[in-house]
Amino acid sequence: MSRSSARARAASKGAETRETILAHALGLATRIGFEGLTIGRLAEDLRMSKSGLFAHFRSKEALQLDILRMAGARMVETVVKPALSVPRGEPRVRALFERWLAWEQSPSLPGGCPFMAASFELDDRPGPVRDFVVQNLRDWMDTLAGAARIAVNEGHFRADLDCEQFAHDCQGIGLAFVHASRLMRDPKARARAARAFEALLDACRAPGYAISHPSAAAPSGRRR
Amino acid sequence: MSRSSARARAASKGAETRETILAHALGLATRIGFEGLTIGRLAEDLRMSKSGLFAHFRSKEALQLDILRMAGARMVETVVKPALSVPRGEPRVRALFERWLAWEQSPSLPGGCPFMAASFELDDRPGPVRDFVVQNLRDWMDTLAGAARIAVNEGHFRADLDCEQFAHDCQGIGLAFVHASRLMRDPKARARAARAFEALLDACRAPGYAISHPSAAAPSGRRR
DNA sequence: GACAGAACCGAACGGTCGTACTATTTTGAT
DNA sequence: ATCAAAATAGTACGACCGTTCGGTTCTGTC
Repeated sequence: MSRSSARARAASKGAETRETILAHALGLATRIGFEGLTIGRLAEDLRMSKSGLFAHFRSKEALQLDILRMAGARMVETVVKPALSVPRGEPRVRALFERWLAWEQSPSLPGGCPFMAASFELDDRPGPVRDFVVQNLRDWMDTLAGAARIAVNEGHFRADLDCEQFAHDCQGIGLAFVHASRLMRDPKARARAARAFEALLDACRAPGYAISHPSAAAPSGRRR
Repeated sequence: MSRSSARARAASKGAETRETILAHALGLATRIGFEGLTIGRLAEDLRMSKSGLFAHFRSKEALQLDILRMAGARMVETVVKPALSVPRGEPRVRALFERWLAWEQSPSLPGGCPFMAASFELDDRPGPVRDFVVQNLRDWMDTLAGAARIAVNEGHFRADLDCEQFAHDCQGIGLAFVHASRLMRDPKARARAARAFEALLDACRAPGYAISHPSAAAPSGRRR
């Protein structure tokens, strides 16, 4: 009885600050990196003591894993799940891509998609953190490939399309977008990503399938 | 006279070990990152004292900049310059891409292209190191765009091609390659990059220009 | 309102970092 | 062989890191 009521009401203080910590840590980690993230800094930001904060996680690695777990859950919630309510086929593929772009630019992620940041930071550092990132990215690529597969079955995409290659190419567009916008600070980054994605779709589309989506900002001829 | 002869012979010990340090530091930095790179570790690897090594550079930031300067020079030497002796137009564009792939996988760069690694590590840390990386990558993109421009003038590529978009898309393919090979350890990473690049070229080629390059490992139909 | 357990704090630990200083050795022109 | 300059070593510093531990404060149940 006592246990259940304690569990029923929202997380009983402890897990509540835990959430607060993780939310702030997520934003911080995307900016200064997962290794660069420091418990002292985190505690200072949240006006807690280092030891008090540390007690919630028993190690820094556990903290990093928890941050990534939260990030993964949020990504599913804000990118994948909403896209599933969009009509099957090309529209859903398009929704996945566009929602990922929005996720990457979300204000709650000042450093962008945590998995993008982590993938280059951890690619040479084995361990459970790296493993988790890999698993999550694999899931994401599988989601993309699966959506493409559906688009094939719906007749939107070519029957001989290599769906995993499609997912790979999407990832490349996403990486190039992060590169252009965050490092190069290119104001055209978003337009570049959109153009690249449209070109990719053009190359994937089945011959008979005409486009009917309402986006198309500039139907005028190609730039330059 | 004394000065000139000292300058004439190969770097007089001091600058010699400096080169040794930088060469090792470059390999190390690509693996463990530019922030993760530590002077103590570097000195230990080279069996020097921390202070003796440190004296060559007056700060860690100067060391990082020197490493990147060396990397930039090497990249020009092994990627850009050789490609300039390849016939203008599509062949040269192709040479640039293929030589970049080889550079990224070079044994002397166990962590891959330093600029790729640095770009995600430093994208949120302002300062001269970041500036240098940005400048170098901008030069690289300009090189790619310039080669594409030439290909347009040679009639290999479409006249209305957006050459900067082409450079952007190339960068995306490169980033996806690093992502797939280093993080995901995908054995098909290289094939994926090659396929993506061929698809990009197909989309850029002028209508009248037929392909005559001798690569084409598998002219059989598309996979899957 | 007493009481157990959870949450939090403060101080300290061993360790590593970049850097500064002062010796000592090594180099290379004379 | 001499000797100034250059290269390297030794030692120490202050700062910060993740982590531990014992004590204090807060929460929630009976």
